[in-house]
Amino acid sequence: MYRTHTCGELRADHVGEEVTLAGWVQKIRDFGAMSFVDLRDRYGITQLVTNENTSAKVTETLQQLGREFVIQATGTVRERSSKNKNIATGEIEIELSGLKILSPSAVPPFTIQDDTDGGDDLRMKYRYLDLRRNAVRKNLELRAQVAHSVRNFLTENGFIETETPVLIKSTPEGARDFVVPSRMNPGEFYALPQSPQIFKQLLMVAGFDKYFQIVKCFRDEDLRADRQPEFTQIDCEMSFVEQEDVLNTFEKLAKYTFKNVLDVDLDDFPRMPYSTAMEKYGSDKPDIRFEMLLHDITTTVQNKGFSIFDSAEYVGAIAAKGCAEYSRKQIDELTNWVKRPQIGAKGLVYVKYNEDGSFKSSVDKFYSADDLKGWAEQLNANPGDLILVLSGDKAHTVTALGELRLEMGNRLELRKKGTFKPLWVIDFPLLEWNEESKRFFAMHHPFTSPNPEDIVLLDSDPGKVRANAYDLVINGVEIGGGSVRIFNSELQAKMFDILGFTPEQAMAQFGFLMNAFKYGAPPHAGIAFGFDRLVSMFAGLDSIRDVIAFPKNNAGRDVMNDSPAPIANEQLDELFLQLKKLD
RNA sequence: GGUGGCGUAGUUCAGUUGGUUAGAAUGCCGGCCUGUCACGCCGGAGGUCGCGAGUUCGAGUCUCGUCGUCACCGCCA
Repeated sequence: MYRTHTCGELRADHVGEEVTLAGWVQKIRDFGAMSFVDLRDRYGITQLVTNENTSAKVTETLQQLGREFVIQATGTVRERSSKNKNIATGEIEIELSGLKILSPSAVPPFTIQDDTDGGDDLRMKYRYLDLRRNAVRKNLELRAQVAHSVRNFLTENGFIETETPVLIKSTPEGARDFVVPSRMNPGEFYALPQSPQIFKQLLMVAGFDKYFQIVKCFRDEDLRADRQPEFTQIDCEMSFVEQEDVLNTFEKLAKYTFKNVLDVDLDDFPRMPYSTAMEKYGSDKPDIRFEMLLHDITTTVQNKGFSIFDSAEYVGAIAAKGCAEYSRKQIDELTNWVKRPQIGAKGLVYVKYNEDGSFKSSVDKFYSADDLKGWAEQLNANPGDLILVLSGDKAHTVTALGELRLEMGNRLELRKKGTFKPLWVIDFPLLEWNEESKRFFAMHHPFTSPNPEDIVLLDSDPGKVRANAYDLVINGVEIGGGSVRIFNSELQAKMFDILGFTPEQAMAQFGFLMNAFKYGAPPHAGIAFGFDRLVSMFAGLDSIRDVIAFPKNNAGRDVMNDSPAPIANEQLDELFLQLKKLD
């Protein structure tokens, strides 16, 4: 045994005990005749002390110590003469009788402390050092807690945790696949799963009834703060259920986990149709921590001689509480913000509803005070509020206004961390028209079942068909999503047809699933949660990198081990691969 | 594929209109110090201003390119 206790364990009632600790040197405070060493492990920090009574052997070893040396320290627990209330072990210290260097350390490139002096790049390069810091380690401990809680709940509720293969077949729909060449099958490739979708459906055919898995998924797409090329899903599927059953089950899971991990009680999750989310929030993942709803004022504002509004398909507005005082500079700033290419609005119209009840707007030339009062009434705006108006084609303007709403929410500090407002977004469209390739794509995936009421529209107006699909959204973040699946091979074949697959292509890609459906497929439905996003939300962080032990950077590189990297020609030969020159 | 921010000592940063020898804090090294816990005091070392080109009498500073990194748009069923 290297240690009798951890560095976070000893208290006043251990005084007098002979103990041995092991850990990293956090800090040495040398006073000549006496010295203090802060010894750290993941449980805490304990102070070691030497004085004139300490053996020469110990003091000589102590002279050699530096930050981050790994040492083993033996001594007697003693009450401190001056206590430190800031740390849990602050009542005691260890008077050293033995000291051994287990492993020396080079001077670390940044300090291992809560307020580190290391920048992001450096900390990523030395991630194993960054992980020694409380802040980062706590995120991973939280991650483990959430995983444990999810496993508990699902196992208690009869779900079977089942692993599915990682080397699978590439499918053309959806994200780009990571591919893996097969040495034993020259010229052929596996793909890494974007999700275990088909396998979990096959498990339903197999009668597994309730399945889950906390599983790595892989998508070869460009990254963001909340996207990694490999990420973790809580993947679930159930048989003999309808949408309502799935929503209820996983609402319980979410409530259980929030209660268990954060001691937060969540209210029942509201349900919101996709169409409402788009019209009222300008987003399919609305942040309902604050109101500031979008209002369609197209008919109100048209035919008053303002050609920009008159020619627009849609004119929408939000009312920002208490912002009528905004200066010219602040309004200009907002105007520039919405005109950035990322938002893409042409301009911004404002109406100040002043405290005295008067109006000042950028369109006073076209609209009377009565007109503007009408707008304010429609938006339920009060004196002191600032009305912001965007116009243009409906699809773009609604989302731009939704972005503006979030920006104003940020400025007014309405998006408080630690407040959690979940909701289910339901009734997604089944299909999405793609202009480029002139065909429909599945909005969720090709196995999503249409809403039975809309099946008649499949031939006449496929774009109008709603899906039995649902997303769990919390604080404007898409945390999970799923659908009721098609379990009838005829309907599945029809879906492939609408998606532009020939029966031969469908058979080649998904034949094993369609075949499986011939042998008694139960009605089934499922859902998958973005585990990294869920944990980062629990931690109050915006980036999922902080809850992943060894994440990749913006370009999908691991800067610690410098991967991806070229491979030797021998390896390429073995795989029958030849590299193409870059242009 | 695109837009923008950042890149100066080991680290975090400052650096004025383009002008003498590029600074601070912290870390590191040496010395002193018996109650510190952000210990204190004295001294020291440490720089390809990311890289390349251009403008200029003169570039850390301006321009272009490039590399790295971050955020976002496209993309991500």
